[in-house]
Amino acid sequence: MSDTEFSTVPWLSSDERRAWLALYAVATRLNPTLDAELFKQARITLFDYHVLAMTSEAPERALPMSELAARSNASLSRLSHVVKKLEARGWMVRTPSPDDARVTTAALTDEGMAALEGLAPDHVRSVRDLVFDGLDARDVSDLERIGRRILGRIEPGNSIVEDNSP
Amino acid sequence: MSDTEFSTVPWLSSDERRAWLALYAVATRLNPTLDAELFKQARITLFDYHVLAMTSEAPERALPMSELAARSNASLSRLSHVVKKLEARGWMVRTPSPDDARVTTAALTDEGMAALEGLAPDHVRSVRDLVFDGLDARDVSDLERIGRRILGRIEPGNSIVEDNSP
DNA sequence: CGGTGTTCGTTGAAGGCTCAAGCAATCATG
DNA sequence: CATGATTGCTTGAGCCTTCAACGAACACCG
Repeated sequence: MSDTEFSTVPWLSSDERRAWLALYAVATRLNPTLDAELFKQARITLFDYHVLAMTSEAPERALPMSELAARSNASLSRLSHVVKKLEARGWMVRTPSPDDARVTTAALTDEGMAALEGLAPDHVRSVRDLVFDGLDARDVSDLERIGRRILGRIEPGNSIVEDNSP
Repeated sequence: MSDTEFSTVPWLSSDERRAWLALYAVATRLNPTLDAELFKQARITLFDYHVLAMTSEAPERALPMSELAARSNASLSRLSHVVKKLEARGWMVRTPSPDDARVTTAALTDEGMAALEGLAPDHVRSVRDLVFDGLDARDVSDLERIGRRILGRIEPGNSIVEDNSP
């Protein structure tokens, strides 16, 4: 592969290529690795966990499906399937919103909250093991900066990109 | 969530938490986004593409399945299914190795190489759009450094972690 | 040799995810 | 109000991935 422009294609430079291979590897391996840990523990997916976590942090532990989808980095379709599963498990409930009959509010049950609290310590430990134990303070701030920049290009207007809350 | 230790759980600090949310979002959205582009173009997956690309860069355009799996960030099982599919499409061939009868060598066909060359420009452009157009030179080197550090924890002993070739 | 364990790769079933389609409620317009 | 467009969400079909089980070839060792 060339280091410079190649015919009409703006090819990747060697620096970019190395960075891309590293990013692709992380993007491909990180979630499945965390997935496997959670699945062994509780037959739950990393995505499931994240849905529960996002819901738990919302006021009333409830959110409209659309909002929850945005916070969970998921399509509405994917979320719908997953919440149905979590509802069958007794961890969430869906109720039609009184304000707008199109809106479904997804809420965490007490059982769901308890399950999340039971899972959290080990999950946080996994995240620490896989990510933060290898990084110093500068890495962490660089990671946030770069992550947000990439996110801004993947999905312009995503809340996480602008959000600066602690 | 607390900023400090919480009972026996080493919780994430607020800096770490923001970095984690950004990383998780990227890890969750990047591949599917690139996936969708490639799928529209050629009914092919990002993973398929990467398998073809890794093979194309090997001497003789051929690699043992195990080695290809490592370079593709995949389980042998996943690779096996995918190569079977690519073989059905005429883009790859599998042949038993003469040296070791356990080993299967996966090779790119001429059609596969041609397909890859046809796909590459648009794919590289997508990667550039989503990732590198938002980053400056410092970001790129930071990204590589951090990516490798995380990879080193996900899979100790991975070649990409130590590799320093251009 | 013969046994034991390891490596390489494949397979089928189970479940996850995406896409396209669809329905119902609401909004916007005239 | 009608009518058409948009929003919010759900569903089912089909592909992809994982997991567990397996078989075959090699390596080690007494």
